Amino acid sequence: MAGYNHTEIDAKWQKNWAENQTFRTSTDRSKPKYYVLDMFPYPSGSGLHVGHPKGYVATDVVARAKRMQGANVLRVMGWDSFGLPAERQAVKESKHPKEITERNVATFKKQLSVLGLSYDWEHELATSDVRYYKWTQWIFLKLYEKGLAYQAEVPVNWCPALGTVLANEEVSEGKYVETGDPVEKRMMKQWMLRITEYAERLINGLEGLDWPEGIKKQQTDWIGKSIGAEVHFAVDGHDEDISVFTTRPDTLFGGTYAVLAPEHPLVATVTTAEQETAVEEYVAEVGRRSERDRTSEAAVAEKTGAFTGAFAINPANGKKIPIWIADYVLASYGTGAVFACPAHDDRDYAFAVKFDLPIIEVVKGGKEGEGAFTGDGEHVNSEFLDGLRINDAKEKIIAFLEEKSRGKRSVNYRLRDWLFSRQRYWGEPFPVIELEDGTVKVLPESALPVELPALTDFHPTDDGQSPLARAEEWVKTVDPETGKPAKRETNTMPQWAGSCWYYLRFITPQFEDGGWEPEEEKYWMPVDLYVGGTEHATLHLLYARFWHHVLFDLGLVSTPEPFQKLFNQGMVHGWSFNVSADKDKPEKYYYPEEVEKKGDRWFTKEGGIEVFTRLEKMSKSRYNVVNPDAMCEEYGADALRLYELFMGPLEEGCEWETSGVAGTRRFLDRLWRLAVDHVTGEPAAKLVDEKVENKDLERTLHAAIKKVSEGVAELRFNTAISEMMVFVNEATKAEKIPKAWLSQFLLILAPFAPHIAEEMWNRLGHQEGIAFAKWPKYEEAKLTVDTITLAVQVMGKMRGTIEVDAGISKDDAIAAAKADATIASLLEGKIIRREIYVPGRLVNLVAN
RNA sequence: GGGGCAGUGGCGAAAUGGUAUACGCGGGAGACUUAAAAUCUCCUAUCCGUAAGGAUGUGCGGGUUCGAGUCCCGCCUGCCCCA
Repeated sequence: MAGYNHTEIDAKWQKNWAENQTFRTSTDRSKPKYYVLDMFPYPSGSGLHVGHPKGYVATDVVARAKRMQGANVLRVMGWDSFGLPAERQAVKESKHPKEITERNVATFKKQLSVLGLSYDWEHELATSDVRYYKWTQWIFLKLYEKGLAYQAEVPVNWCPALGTVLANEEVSEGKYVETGDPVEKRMMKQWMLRITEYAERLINGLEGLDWPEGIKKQQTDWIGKSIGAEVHFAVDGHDEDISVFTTRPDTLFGGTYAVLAPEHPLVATVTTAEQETAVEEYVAEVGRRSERDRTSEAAVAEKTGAFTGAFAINPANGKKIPIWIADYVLASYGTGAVFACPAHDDRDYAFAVKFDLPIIEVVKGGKEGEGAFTGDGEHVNSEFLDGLRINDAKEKIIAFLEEKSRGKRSVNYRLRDWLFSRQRYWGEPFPVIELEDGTVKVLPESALPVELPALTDFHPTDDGQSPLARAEEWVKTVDPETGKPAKRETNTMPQWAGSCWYYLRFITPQFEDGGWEPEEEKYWMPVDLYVGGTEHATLHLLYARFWHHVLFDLGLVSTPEPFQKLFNQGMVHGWSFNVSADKDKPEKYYYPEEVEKKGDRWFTKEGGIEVFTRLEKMSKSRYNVVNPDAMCEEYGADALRLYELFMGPLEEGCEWETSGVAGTRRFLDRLWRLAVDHVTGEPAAKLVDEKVENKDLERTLHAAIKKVSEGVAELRFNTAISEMMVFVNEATKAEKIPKAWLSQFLLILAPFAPHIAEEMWNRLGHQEGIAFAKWPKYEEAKLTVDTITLAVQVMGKMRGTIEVDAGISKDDAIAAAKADATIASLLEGKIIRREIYVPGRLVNLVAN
C-alpha cells in the first residue's frame, strides 16, 4: 500500500466528531469568542462544484486553528432557500417549491458532509423555514413602525409573455434575456424600503471596518453621494416650476437648455401642440428600454431626444432656454430634470452637438472643439461669478439662489429606495392586510407568522399579481384587531430579505421569543470574519448593513455594524470545450471526457469536430463542473481541502486542475509513510522516541509553524502549505524523526487536513483528539542557521556567492567577498567607490 | 465609458527594494522490480559553448536607486465589478 486509506479514515473521524459532538458551540463565556461566517449558499438544483468549498475550507481552517488557539468558535451553515429558481423548477416538475428546496438542501448537505467541515449543525437554519421567516416578517414590522417601509406606484419591468415582473438584471435591450420576450415599463404598487434615509450612515459606517478597500469603494460609489444644489426654473407661460438637481450650480450661466426625463410628470403639461406627436413617439420608444440600457448606452451611443416646444427661464440671468426631453436623464435620479451646460458636461456636450444647441463657455481652461471641459478654472461669462474658481462660485451662486428663493443647497444620493416586493410565491409573505375601505394595515406581532398557503399553481396571474392571489381562502381574512373583513397582501419579499439578518439567527436559531437571544447576541456579535465572493459587494452587504443599522437604532442589537472583517475569495474557473471559437457567442458545449487533444488543438472523440477550450466560471450549462464529492471519493477530503487552498492566493481567481489534487494527495501519502511503514502497516522504523540532532529538519519544522500561524491570521494559505511540504520533504530524507517533532507538525496540519491529522495523532499515542489540542509556538532561535550564503555583486551585477559564518560583520563580509578569486579578478585595476553590505543577504562592490 | 485586480518557466504559482522562479503540476534521467505501477534520488527559464563559463530574462517604453518583479511616469493586454 503506497498511501493511507482515506475512505476508511475520513469516515472514521467524521463519525467520531459527530458522535462526540466535537464542534458543538461552547457555552463557556469566559473564553474569547470568534464568529467566523461563510456567505450561506442558495441551494440550487445543480449542487456544489469545487468552487464553493474554497471559501468554506478557508473558514474551516481558521475556525479549527482558532479553537486550538483557545478561542470559542461559532461556525455554522445554513440555506438561503427562498428564491425564484426553485419556483420555476416546481412549475417544471409539477411539485411544490418546498419539496424542490428540501431536495436541493439534502444534496448540498450531503456534498458538504464529506469535506469534514467543522460546522455545528445544531445551528443550521433555512430562510424558507416558517420558524425563520416569522422573524423576517417581525423585522419588517419594525421597519414599518419606524417609517422605513411604504407603498408606492413605481415603474417595473413587466413581461406580458411570462405574465410577471422581472428584475433589472433580467432585462436587456427591452427583452427578457433568457427567452427574448419583450418587456415593458408598467406602473405598479410596490413595497419600498427607505434605505436612502440611511445613506449617510452607510457611508460613514464603513470607516472602522476591516474590509477590502475595493469593496468599501464600491459601496461608497453605489450610494453615490453628491453635494450640489436644487435650482427652480420657471416655465414660460406656466405656473409650475421645474426643479433640477445639479452638482455644478456654478455653471448655471452656461445653461443653454433644460432636459426632462421622458417620464417626468411635467412633460405632458409643458409640451406644445405642434410638438406633441414627436414627444409622444419618443416617450413610447424610451419605454421599451430598461433604465440599465439607457445609462449604459448614454456613455457611448448617439444622443436621442425631442423638443417639447416649451421654454424655461434661467434664474441666473433670466434668459429663455428650450426644454427638451431625453433618455439620458433618469426620472429616478435627483429630480428627474437637469439644466444642461454643454461647455462643461460631456453628455450635455454630445447632446448639444447632435441637436445644434448653443454652447457657452463659463469656465476657462478648455480648448475649442475638444468637447466639454470639466476641470477647474476661472469663471467667465458669468456676471458676478467671473474670476472665481469652482468652489467659490458654487457658494456664491447658491447664496444668490437662496436669496431669490430660486434654489437651495442640496445633497443627492445615487442610491434609491429599495423595491421590496416581488410577484412570486416562494418568498416571505408580508404581514400586511388591506381593509375593504382600502386601508393598509400591518398585522400585530401576535399574528405572526403569516404562513405561505398550500398552492399547486405557481404561475403568476394574468393581471400581474403574485401566484398567492390564487389562494383565495388565504387572501380572505379578518383584521385581528377589529374583526373587520380584509385581504392579505399577496406580494412576497425579495430573496435579499432572508439573508439580511441570518447571521443574527445563527447565534440562537431555535430561540422562540425573538429573532435572537439578546445576551448571546451581545457575546457573539459582530461577525469576526465574513468570507464570500465579491458579487455581493453592493447588494447583499449593503442591504444587510442597512437592516443592522436600523436594528441597532432600535436597541435590538449591540453593534452598529454586523461584519467586522470581510474577505472575498476568488472564483474557481474550469476549462470548457465549445464548438464556437468566439468566447462571447458560445454554442454547443462538450464534457471534458468527450474531447481529446491532437497536437495543440481539441476535437470531439466522436465525429472529430474541432472544439475550442476556454477558462470559464464553473457551471452546469458550460459542462465544466468538477464535483467536490467525486474528488473526496478519489483523493480523500484532506487532499481536496489542501488543493483548494494551495492553488493560489485565496482572494484571486484560479483555474481548477485535477492533477493538482493528486499532488496534495502525494504530499499526504509521503507524510503518512513517515509514521507508518507502507509495506507492513506497522509504525515506521525511522520514527523514534529519543531526541535527534538534525538542525535542518528542526528548522524547517519551526519555519512551518511560523508560516502556518501567520497564514491563518492573514488568510494566506498557499505559501503556508508549501512550507509544510518542505518539512515533509526534509523529513523523508532524514534517517530518524523524533515523535515529538512529528506531533508538532500534525498540530499545524490539523486545520487543513483534519482526518489524517487525527488518525496519525492517535497512532502516535495521544489520547485526546487533535481538534482542541494546543497550538504550537515556534522558537526564533530554532530558525537560525550557522553558515549563510552571501550574494556578491560588482556594480550591482551578480558575480558569485560566498559561504560565511551567519554572524559575520560587515568588514569581514566585504573582505571575504574581495578575497574571492572571481571577484578579485573583476576588481583588478578598478577603484572601489562604495561598499554595500546587506546583513545575511549580499555584498555589493561599486567600482570603476 | 468608470472603477478594481492582475500580467513572472511548458503550467498553477513564490519572492521585507537585495542570489528571480520556493512549493506543486507536467517532462527527463537513474535506483528498486522478472516487468509495470507505486516509491526514492537527481535534473528541468532562454540563448551561445564540448566544457569551464558567458549573455539574456518578471507584458511594452522611460525614470529613481549601488541594486527594481517590487517604487514613480506613460502605454498594451486580460479578468472581475459597476454603468
